[in-house]
Amino acid sequence: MLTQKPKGTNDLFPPEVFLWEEIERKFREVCRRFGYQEIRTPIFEHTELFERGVGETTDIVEKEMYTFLDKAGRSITLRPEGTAAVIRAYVEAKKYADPGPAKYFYIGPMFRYDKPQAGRLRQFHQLGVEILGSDEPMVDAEVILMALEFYREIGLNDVELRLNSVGCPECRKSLREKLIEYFEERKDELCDLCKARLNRNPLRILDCKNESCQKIAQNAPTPLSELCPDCREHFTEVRKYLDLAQVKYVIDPFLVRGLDYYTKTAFEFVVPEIGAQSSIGGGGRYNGLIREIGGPDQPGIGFALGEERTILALKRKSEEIFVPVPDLFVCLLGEEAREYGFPLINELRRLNLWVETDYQGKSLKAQLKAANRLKAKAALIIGEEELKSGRFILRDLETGEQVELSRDELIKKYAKERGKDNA
RNA sequence: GUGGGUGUAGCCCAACGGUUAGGAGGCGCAUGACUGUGGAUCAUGACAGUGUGGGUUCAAAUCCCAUCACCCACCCCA
Repeated sequence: MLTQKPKGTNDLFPPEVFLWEEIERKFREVCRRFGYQEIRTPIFEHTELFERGVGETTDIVEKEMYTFLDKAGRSITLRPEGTAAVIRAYVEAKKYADPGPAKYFYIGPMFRYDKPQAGRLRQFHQLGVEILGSDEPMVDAEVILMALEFYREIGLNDVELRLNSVGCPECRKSLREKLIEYFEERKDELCDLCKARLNRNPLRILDCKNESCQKIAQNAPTPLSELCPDCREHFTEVRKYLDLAQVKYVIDPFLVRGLDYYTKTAFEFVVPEIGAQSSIGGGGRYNGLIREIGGPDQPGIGFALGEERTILALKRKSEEIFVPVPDLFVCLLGEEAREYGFPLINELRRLNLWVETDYQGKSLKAQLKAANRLKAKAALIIGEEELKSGRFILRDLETGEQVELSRDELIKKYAKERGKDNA
């Protein structure tokens, strides 16, 4: 137990972690271009926030939350998703009073007590954005476009976009009635789970994987078929903007997202070849949520992308990860050389070089071997002879060529190279 | 929550009831051939007692049970 990580969690080592850094860097970059700024909220919140924000009847709230009492007896929950907390922060700080809309992004761990499998962990990571205060269809399209731009940026060009509209409370009310009516007539053919869902959340029957249920659902009324004029208009506009940007998508009338708060636009990004958990990201509009959480009646929309799943999708194509290498390995031979080299190494590092050295007093051969293992670009040799003459050997480890130079020449050489890099 | 599979050196993988409580490989690691010059080659060496706990047996990585973890699927979702 002592040396075993909790179920469903992961340790991340190099070089794997370089891939994560790269993905997060690119995500930040795309966010910058679209004008989204980072928000950091706590990793835990009061349990009620998620109960309210995510929805009492969702699987997340019903069985997947990491909830505990703190020492003062408050019920605390590790965040299972990002949106509720962002909105809580937005409302708490009264940011809704600022000229809008507000555009935030976040990166971080989420927690759900679920049974782990391919692409599903108890602690997983999401890259998300939220834009609060606009109901413009252009915003919906832009948010979707932004996610696709990110995927494109990291080299995922074959992500499928699935699109749907789940309507507003008004069209949902009439949909709900029609659904219940429709399924009630065919209740016998539904699976047990769906029988239970019938009155509580008939919408979810639509994307039940059970064969019999799917067959019945084929002809059931869908959110799409029951949209009110306003929602229908909104959806048409969203599609118009996506078409204008030449975004390809598949309309999926059965796409119902798991969180209760979605209204109108709902979407998902899918890569089938990564296992059963093929949805690598998703999002949608949540026009009632800000008010639900105690803020003004403002609309919002956002998405969350699964970082682990994105990486799975990426690895389908290539396993290779870019590994950074040291600029220089300094071989130190003997105590005198170490005393001379220690400050020199620091000086080189100030030039923004990655400089490695040997800490154990190994033989030159062993030090060069270490340098080679790290794939260092060059090795600098400092030994008795060099200290005497003041000329050090700089060996290019790729070509095997080596030159002798003084300390000043060495510093100048690297200062110049760095200068070129920055230009 | 339900179901299936897996668990042997740092990593990958053999052995699937028995000759010395055991072993051949590959990668990696260390040392040397090359007494201050890496990557190739060769030699030598180190590192596990088979996830954990029980049981069956004269004898168990090998069979049985339990437990833990991982993988995969259902459910659901990122």
